[in-house]
Amino acid sequence: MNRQTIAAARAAALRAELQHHAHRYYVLDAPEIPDADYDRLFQELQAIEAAHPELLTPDSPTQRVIGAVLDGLVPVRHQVPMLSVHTETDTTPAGAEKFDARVRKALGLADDAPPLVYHAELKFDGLAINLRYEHGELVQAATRGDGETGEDVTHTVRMIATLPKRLRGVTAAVLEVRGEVFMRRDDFEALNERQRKLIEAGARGEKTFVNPRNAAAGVVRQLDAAKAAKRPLSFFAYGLGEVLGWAAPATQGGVLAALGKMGVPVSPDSAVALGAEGLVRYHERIAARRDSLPFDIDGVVYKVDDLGLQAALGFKSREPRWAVAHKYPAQEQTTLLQGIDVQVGRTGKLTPVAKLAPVFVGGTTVSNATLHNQDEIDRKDVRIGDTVVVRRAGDVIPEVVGVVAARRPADAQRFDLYARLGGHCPVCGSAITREEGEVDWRCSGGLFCAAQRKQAILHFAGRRAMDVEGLGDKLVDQLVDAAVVRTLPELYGLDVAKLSALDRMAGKSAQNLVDGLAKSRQTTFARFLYALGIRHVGETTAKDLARHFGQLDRLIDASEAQLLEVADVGPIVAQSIHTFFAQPHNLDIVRELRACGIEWKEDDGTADPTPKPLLGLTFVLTGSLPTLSRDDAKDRIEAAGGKVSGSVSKKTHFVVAGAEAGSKLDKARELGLAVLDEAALLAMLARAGRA
DNA sequence: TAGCCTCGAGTTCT
DNA sequence: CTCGAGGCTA
Repeated sequence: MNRQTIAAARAAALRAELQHHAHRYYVLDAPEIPDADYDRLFQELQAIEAAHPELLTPDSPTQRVIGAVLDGLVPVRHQVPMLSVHTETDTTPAGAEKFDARVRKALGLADDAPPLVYHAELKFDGLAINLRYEHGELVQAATRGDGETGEDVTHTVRMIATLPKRLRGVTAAVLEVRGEVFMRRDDFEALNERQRKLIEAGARGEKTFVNPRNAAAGVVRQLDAAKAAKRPLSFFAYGLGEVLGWAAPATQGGVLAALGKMGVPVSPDSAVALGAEGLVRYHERIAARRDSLPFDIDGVVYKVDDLGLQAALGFKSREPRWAVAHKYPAQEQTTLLQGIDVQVGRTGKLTPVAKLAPVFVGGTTVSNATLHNQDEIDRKDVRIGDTVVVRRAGDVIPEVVGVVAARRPADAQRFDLYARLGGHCPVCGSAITREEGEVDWRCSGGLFCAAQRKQAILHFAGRRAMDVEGLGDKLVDQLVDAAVVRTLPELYGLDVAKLSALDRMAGKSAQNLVDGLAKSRQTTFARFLYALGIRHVGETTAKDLARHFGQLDRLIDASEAQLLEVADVGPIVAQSIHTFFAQPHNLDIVRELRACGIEWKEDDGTADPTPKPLLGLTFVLTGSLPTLSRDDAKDRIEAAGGKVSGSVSKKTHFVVAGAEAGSKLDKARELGLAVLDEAALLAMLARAGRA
């Protein structure tokens, strides 16, 4: 077969596959593959057609604006066609520079001409809608369809609460507003939750949605307006269609501002950008905030701001020369699940971890993803050999979203954690157990288990615990595997001679560790308590206990009833602490550690109480502060008597926000809380210090 | 007793 | 960051 025949065969296969997926996606709202995969197939076909123009067919998916008209909805012919914007798939800043260069060249601008003014907007992941207002009255809403003809969806779009049925102060004969209907992520989650309950209750014909966009498309095309009313959609305008009897402003920014004044929802995240540099900055700024936005976007859109220049630039085939969509890297990808490993945590918890064929998603290569527990595996019906969808969204940690059912091989293996392990811990061979009503299996080996011992040592040495510098996970692996360290006190028996017997432990790093251990001996009661790793005793509880009892021996001797007197300590935590100190080997470890020279200032009740000016105030930190580290800020607030909490609630008094603050800042604004920057926090601490 | 709030624990990659 | 669960409060 020659190259030409191979290309022809591949192009035909791609067309068939793309048509199938387009039908699933646009008509049935039930895609089988993630968008990124579709895009990849689409681009491959485009590339073949570019290299072999003779293979181009008029019915190729690359030649059409896709969007079939559904039965049951009435077709609407657009007075002004709804065109799509060219997509720049280069996700780097260079994508913005290329667009700027194209525009400048098309306008015949010299290299030293001043930068162009652009309007930069978010590219919402929803569906485009045309709203027709006549004499200020909403008379019709239509989907884009193929760009020439869409579907009449007035009945569902009218249900969008934020959308005005009547424009404020407008009498124009015709004013068509174009924008994107989408669903917020929280609305989407709530909707799917309700759908799941309906399905569980046995409702027929109900289904959950794959993503917010498909949910939005499903709701807009819903024939039953009453049903649509219960499924909250959002809308932001991005432009105009037919206009009769209204003198539109001269710029894109001006048009959107005018629409906003009429009561049409307009995104607050649009901005004027100056030249390629401004576009790049906008792209980066939005990229940093992408995960914390309350809705999905798949990129940003750049438009030449001046409508006169837009007209001068005109169109190239069916796409405007004056606008481009600049995408971000896909947050979802498919990959092969090659196997499932089981990890043992500090508390003995057995966690199944998916071993994935490495895949580039959301900016990094992912090869592991937690599956949490057996319930999760069963719920998602994940099997070894499956092709799975992997996502990095909302946070940094990859997760397996679900299985691509159509690609399951016949020999895909179900995974049962208990059966796979044969009932024994994979590290130490002890029996594994599961408490009544609990989801997690645990290794019963305790500190006999090397995995738990390693984790216990790492926890002990951690920054927030004893803060032993120079002791990382690789070194702990070696120390435990070589049986050099079996218990926590043995750490303090290490010297340069013992360490130099280990691999890659030349004089310098050995000395570092010995120094680190020496330094860690001087600590605080709370740190020591936290370092012991008692179940249910984290950093905060350790501090509460240290403050309440003052001295270790008083804590050791405390009865469960006395422990319950501590704020935030209930029966479960009290029992856990009491049990810990009732075990002779735990008492031995504590005694030996103290014998190694670990010490702290115990509170004998005579010390002067330091002033606590921030007493009773709760702070939440978000983003990165210019000079203080998170820990520094936390320490200083606590030293002044304040509390630092991890999540924003009505009880929060101040949110301290730094660069790239995330969802916590949004939440703070929502609740109308006081937001401080670092300078304001420092000023407050300084005032407090003098008071 | 329900619902809110917080804490603890586990997690990925550079 | 998110989940689950412990503790507190209306």
